[in-house]
Amino acid sequence: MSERGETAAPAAPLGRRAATKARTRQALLVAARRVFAERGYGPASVEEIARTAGVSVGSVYVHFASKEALFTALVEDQTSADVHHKAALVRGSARETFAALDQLVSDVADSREEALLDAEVWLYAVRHPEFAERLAEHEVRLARVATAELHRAWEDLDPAVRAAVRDDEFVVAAAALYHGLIRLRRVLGEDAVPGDLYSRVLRLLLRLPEDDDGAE
Amino acid sequence: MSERGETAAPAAPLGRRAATKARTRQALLVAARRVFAERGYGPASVEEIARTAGVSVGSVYVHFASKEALFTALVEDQTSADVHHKAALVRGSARETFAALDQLVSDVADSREEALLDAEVWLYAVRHPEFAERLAEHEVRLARVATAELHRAWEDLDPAVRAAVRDDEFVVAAAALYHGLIRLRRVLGEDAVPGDLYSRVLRLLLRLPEDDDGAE
DNA sequence: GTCTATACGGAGATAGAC
DNA sequence: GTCTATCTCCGTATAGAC
Repeated sequence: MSERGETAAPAAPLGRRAATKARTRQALLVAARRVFAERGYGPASVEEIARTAGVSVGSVYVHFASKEALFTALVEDQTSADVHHKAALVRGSARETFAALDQLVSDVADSREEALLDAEVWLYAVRHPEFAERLAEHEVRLARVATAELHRAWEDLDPAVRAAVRDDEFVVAAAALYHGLIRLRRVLGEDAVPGDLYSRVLRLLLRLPEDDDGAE
Repeated sequence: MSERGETAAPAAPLGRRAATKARTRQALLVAARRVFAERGYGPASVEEIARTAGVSVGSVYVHFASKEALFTALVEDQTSADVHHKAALVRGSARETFAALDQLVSDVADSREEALLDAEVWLYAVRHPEFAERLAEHEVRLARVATAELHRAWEDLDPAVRAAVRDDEFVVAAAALYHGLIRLRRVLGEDAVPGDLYSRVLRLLLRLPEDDDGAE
């Protein structure tokens, strides 16, 4: 997570200096997120990131060895936060989970920054195999959480479902649908890709009854 | 399709000059495809495209007004070919269609160039609204073909399916799944995203029987 | 129409003052 | 640690010869 080990140390007595440094680093990560998303990894300039963060170019290179290191550090931050965030979504009841997933699709698709950065990260991964492994690990981690959660209800599902796909395959399909809906919603708009389509398709796939909302 | 109207004229008497020009143009489009996919739109250099096509930088600007014009011309070519190609896939029997779709997912995902360019086009569209409209039109055209094809069997489907999603919504979901599976297959590999997963999930969604392959 | 040479701007990264 | 100034390279696009 940290460029050097020391940054991770919280420490009360270290005080002001370290705090300022940490704040600059954080500001750079936030700015980098904005600029990398908006311009793309290649065209994004370190100068614009520095300007957005309110620091000089020189400062950037004190915190990060290169533009590339800044990008990977940013992704590292994102992914670790992401896994916690998404894991929390599926912990509730089925109804809550589906509602949360619908919300997630809409939120990500409707946020330029999220949607763009997501695609940039994928492209970077495909072009940098060593980085791709880390992204794959992240996807696998997410899939494991989802599979474990799904497994709680797996035995109660319609046998026809279990005959057609394994639980881990279902999770892959659900993840694919998630990414694809976000992609299409950005191009086609919210009318063509309504906010509840994800849950409706998932329910249809799992052969679960519709959610009447009136009940509970 | 053409930079100027004249390029479109086939004409026998025009002969050699026009043919050479057309060949150069075509070579540039092929090279552009390779380079834009591999480097990304921003970092791709006109010099590398020219070198790959075996011509000089100056020649590029005779055929295309700018790097941007080259990119959009390329996409225009791709998309018009794409709609014909995909429309042909769904014209056969259900079994043939599903097999063709599985093949398509595998082919696109396993081709760096296809998968990368696809993502680049999407990113370019999100960053250039006027271009996004054209991409949206393309997606809509594809969706219309698919919806028309689906409609032939729609009335025979399980009522539970028709109650959960409209036909056009199903097409959107199928398209989303298509894009998502390609994306995940490139990161997770063919073991995690098997080549027949697409058809199996589509069949499960439509509540169609599995394909026994032995029958006919 | 194709080439070579070049104008012009902008990028990543570093040096050295404070 | 942060800044300003700069080195150095590479990009798009154009000019002008053939």
